Amino acid sequence: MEKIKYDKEYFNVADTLECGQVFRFEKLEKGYLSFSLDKCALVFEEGDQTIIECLEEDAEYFKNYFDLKRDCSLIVNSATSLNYDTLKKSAEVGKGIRLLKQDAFEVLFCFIISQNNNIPKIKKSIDKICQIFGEEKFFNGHRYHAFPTQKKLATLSEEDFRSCGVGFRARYLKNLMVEIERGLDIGALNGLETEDLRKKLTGLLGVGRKVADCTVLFGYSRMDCFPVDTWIEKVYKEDFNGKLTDREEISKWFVRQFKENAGYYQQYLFDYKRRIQNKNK
DNA sequence: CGCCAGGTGTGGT
DNA sequence: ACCACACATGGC
Repeated sequence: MEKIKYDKEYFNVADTLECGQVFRFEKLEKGYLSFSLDKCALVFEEGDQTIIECLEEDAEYFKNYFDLKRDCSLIVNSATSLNYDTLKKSAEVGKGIRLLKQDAFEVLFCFIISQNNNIPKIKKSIDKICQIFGEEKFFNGHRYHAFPTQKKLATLSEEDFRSCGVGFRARYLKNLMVEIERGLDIGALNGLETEDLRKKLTGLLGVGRKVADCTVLFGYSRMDCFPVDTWIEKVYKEDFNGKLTDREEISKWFVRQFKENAGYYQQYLFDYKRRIQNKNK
């Protein structure tokens, strides 16, 4: 077993996993189980540190997954130096968020499910898909299920997906797996430039600008990217006094303002806006 | 009951 | 190019 330690000021596990970028984790009494593909890590706080506990063979994987090479203080500081009050506040509140470097296929699959849906329900559907179709695994006394392999998912019917509660999105998932069977390699798209990558993804059924941007950001770690959903649209109008209405234009505007830090700022703002809303009820 | 949720496809002007 | 509406499903 390997223990990776990191100062908790810029690595808050609860904020990192619950900010909406990922759906595969389980809260325990003390800490979280964090899942990616077929791997699992136990992440918890001890003193002033956050500790990742995982198999030795997965240590490098999770160091990369949690983006530990990045100095997030630089990003938080540049956010607070800009003259946008809400960005400042959200970066202060969310400075413990780390953008995960997730598997591109897993992100694409999960964010297809996310459209016109809410986070608790997205999580439930994905959990069910893993429970039924993913390999049973054990880590440190905990039982969990891997994300199903692409090979396994390719054998499923639209009805199989629908039975997991994904609704009309079942058709999109099935279509994705058919394309992959035909030779589409999601991982290999990493060679493309951001704009070409986005174009390739939006060519898929059920993948529009928003889902593509989330995949580009969370799955391919392109930071010059700013997904715009209902919450970000609200932030734009209420906190940035924005006048644009087209989501694509709003996204481009934010990227122009925030450049190579856009991805991180988007997550600060998204999480902050959602927290405020949930506190008010 | 209606409205909303990390939107997108489709078919109308 | 823009617009309205449908699309499953559960929580409130």
